[in-house]
Amino acid sequence: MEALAQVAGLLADSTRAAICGALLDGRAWTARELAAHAGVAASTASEHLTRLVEGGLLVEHRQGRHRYVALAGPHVAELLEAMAAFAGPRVPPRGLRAAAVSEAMARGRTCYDHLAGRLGVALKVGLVAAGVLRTGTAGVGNGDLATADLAASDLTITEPGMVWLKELGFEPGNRRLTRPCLDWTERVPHLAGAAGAFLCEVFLDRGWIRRIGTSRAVLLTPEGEQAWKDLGLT
Amino acid sequence: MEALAQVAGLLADSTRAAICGALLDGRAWTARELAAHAGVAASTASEHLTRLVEGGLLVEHRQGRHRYVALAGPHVAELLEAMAAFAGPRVPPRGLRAAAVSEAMARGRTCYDHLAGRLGVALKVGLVAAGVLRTGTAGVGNGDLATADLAASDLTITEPGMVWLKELGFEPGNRRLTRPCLDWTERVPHLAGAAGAFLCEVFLDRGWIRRIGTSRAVLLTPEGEQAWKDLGLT
DNA sequence: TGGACGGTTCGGCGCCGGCCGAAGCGTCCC
DNA sequence: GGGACGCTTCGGCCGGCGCCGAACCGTCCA
Repeated sequence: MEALAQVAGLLADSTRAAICGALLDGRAWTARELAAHAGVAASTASEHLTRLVEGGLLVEHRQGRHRYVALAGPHVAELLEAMAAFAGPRVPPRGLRAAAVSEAMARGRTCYDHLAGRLGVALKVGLVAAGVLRTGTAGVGNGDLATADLAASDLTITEPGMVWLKELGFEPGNRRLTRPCLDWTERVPHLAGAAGAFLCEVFLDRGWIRRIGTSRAVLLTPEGEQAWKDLGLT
Repeated sequence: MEALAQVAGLLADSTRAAICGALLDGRAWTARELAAHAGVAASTASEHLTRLVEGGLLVEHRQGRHRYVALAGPHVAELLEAMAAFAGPRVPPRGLRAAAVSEAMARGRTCYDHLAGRLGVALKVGLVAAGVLRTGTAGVGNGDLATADLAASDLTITEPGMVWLKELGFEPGNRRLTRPCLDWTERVPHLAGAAGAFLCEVFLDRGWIRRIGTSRAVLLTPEGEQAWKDLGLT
């Protein structure tokens, strides 16, 4: 448990947590960007980054006078998601600008390497309806749909679904295919794992979604809406 | 991310982490027991317990002059497991007595409400072989069995498997049926979730396993070995 | 009605860790 | 070469937190 306390200690500081939260977009940030984002001096951020890298949460990549850092991998993102989900639903932010940003994030965003927000949830629901995914709460349940939906977090890919994915260019690797990721804003699981990352990549590569500015928020483009229909999603 | 830092802060202290680790056996402990286990004064433990309860990690149950505390639920156990698994494999303990305890734990133990250790892994493997469980890394893979096995962490219950479980008395509820839980000692996923908890209960109720002293370590009884065969496991 | 016992509250101590600014180092670009 | 820039190192400050023992409160038992 000593080791657990150590990694928890890395995340126990609000500045370091803010840094990790920013990196959840899956991209590499420079030390200065993160310092500004967290609202601390560059020297302070530098020390935090060193600790996070030494702790194995982040990897760094030095390029000229820049120090880029990123999450060390999907396992770190999963850990952060698990903790954030546990920390529970947050109160909605106040203020016009904050609300606008929050609304864009709630509509659709990237969550490390896959899609989240209402867009992410819609994608999962569409894939289930199209028979690509199957949610695995096989039990008869007790009729309580609200809680049953929350618990319905076993996602598996059907055989036709795998064919569909491979036609899009998907190649299964060692990484776990599907993983439910509890959505912060929607409180509903959406699709993560190798398949989720692949679909997010496809959507970005083909211009079906576009990042809003440099934030994690994304927007479904008109081409994306068309493709959505072409793929047989609702 | 502020909330994440807060819950991380609860686990960032080695004494509190030790307390949570002890409670991972799924039972309720008194404040005094936990103080002794963590090696701190009763007053110190009392304050820690208050903080953990207020933070939602623990629930308490006052009975006479005793204060029993336990993990607030499976979701807390899952969080702890995720963090412990992330923290990585530990060096083997030194010393005869420590090694003996460690060996018993590695052989078989409870992990909150399900079975872990070699026994837990054997159970999972047996269930897969018997067709009750299916591991879902559906891809053709790349032939790398070692890593493929680690990634093969999608566990689903087959239709015949569900019939088999129901014959044992299993009733599906809202809780997620299966969940892979990365084993600390074996570094291989085993069966958690509602089905894992149910099987652990069955094994304990029917005397197929027995706790060693008051620790989390468990032993397969002769009746258990017989039942193991009767159930068609290997 | 005592005494033993589990738990809690409170003061006080000491340390650890986060923060900053200043100074220094390496890189890039004019 | 010189200046701008990104980053790091180093002191020093300060607050917070974990720890303990002593005193206290309730419960249980003889």
